[in-house]
Amino acid sequence: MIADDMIGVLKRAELFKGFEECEIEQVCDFTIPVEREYEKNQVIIHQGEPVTKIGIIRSGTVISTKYHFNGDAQILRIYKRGEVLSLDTVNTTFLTSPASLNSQTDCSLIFISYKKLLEIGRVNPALKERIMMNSSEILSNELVRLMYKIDVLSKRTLQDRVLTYLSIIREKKGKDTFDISMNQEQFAQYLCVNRSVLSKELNQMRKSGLIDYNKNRYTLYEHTSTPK
Amino acid sequence: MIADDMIGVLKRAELFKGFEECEIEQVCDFTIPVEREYEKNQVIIHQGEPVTKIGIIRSGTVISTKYHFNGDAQILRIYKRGEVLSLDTVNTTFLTSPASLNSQTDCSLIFISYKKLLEIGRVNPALKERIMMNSSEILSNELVRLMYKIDVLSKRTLQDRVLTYLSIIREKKGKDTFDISMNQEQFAQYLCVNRSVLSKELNQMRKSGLIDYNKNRYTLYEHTSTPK
DNA sequence: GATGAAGTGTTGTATATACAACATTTTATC
DNA sequence: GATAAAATGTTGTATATACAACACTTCATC
Repeated sequence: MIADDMIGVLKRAELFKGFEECEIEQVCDFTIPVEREYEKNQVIIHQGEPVTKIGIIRSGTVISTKYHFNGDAQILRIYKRGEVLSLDTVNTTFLTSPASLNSQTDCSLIFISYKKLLEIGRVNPALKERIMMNSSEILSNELVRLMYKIDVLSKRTLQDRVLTYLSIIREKKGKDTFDISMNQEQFAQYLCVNRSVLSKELNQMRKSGLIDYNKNRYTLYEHTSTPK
Repeated sequence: MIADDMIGVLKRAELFKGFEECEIEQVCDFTIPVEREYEKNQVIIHQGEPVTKIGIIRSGTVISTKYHFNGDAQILRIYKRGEVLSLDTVNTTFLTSPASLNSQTDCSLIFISYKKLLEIGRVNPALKERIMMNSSEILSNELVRLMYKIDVLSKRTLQDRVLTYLSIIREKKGKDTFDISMNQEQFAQYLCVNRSVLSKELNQMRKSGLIDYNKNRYTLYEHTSTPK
């Protein structure tokens, strides 16, 4: 028994882009997705945990964090509604999550066995093909995202890291003022620097007129990100 | 007219993993791959250049470098025989190469139009499906690779970066002594640090017995990389 | 609106890295 | 095996970051 509303949610998910309702229904009937609710700040998947299901975000946001043996933590990215969790993991040969997934807000997730999902090819090969195409696109975009992150981390000064990151987000949002959905501590983790140093640097950059910010809202003045 | 030898090369390529010779032939007949030779240190694809074909390495090695507007360069990875170039790029919506690809040695590449390759589904849907599956696996492994790189770059001290990198390679190679196929200058670029600082650090690490090295061959003593 | 908790700003010291400039070693080529 | 070119090692100075410790501000909750 699949809730009607689940069909609607999945229809809007990137993995099922271009799917008709009846096709989503077919997928649901075949894979029997499971829904699960999480409160804020709960662990959804532990780093290193074996993963067999993909997760689709129905509501809320999920934060992906990688912990290091020295105790440091590093924020990889923040997933939003409609996005797919663990798609990279289930495609690798290791099948263990390289990072922890935590609920950043209360959230509701839909889990689907990836193995089962692919078996839909037996019933309807065309559906499987389209899922694979969407999947490739998602993975490729994920690759681009990671390359952006590497772009940020490859900068040798903190100011360069901040400017690179902000200009990437500005480009994505299409506005000079935007919300980065991280507080300063998380921002520091994302940039892989000490929090207090980031605080100082941000203030300096504000004083010198490069940026402005208030809580999680930033404004970037001028500065072009992309090379070439 | 497809050279027999090309079939053999493609059969061993990761994108066509599990394909029979006759299936490769079918792919070749349909897509008409083009072969091209490069001398050492030639540009294969410029950063920012639109890309429509994937490349498969028949022989030689290709180095992927990202150039920044400030003049810095960063080595992303080194591709070897049988690996696929630009698979990530052709799957994104931008279709422009995020990095430059240069021949590190004399090399020979086989180019295939990605659009054409996918159209093989019209003729033989099963082939397309298997290509898509292999493609997803390659992209996912690429994601893991980039995460490793982020792991390295997220370290705050150079020694940690070096140890993290070396232990990843050691794990991959399964030996304590291995060739990293980069000289010191390239290694510094990969780690995103100043070359002379790397030289000093490597010497120090050798003196303190953490590592040993000679040219591009490194030995890593002890040290575990993975957390958890 | 008091209270505590979370987030942000500030300071100081120790350490690490960038960068430039040059010395030395290794490698390739004739 | 002489020569130039490439790669690696070394030094010194300026600057940036890490880390700890604490002050201040904002926010949520009662």
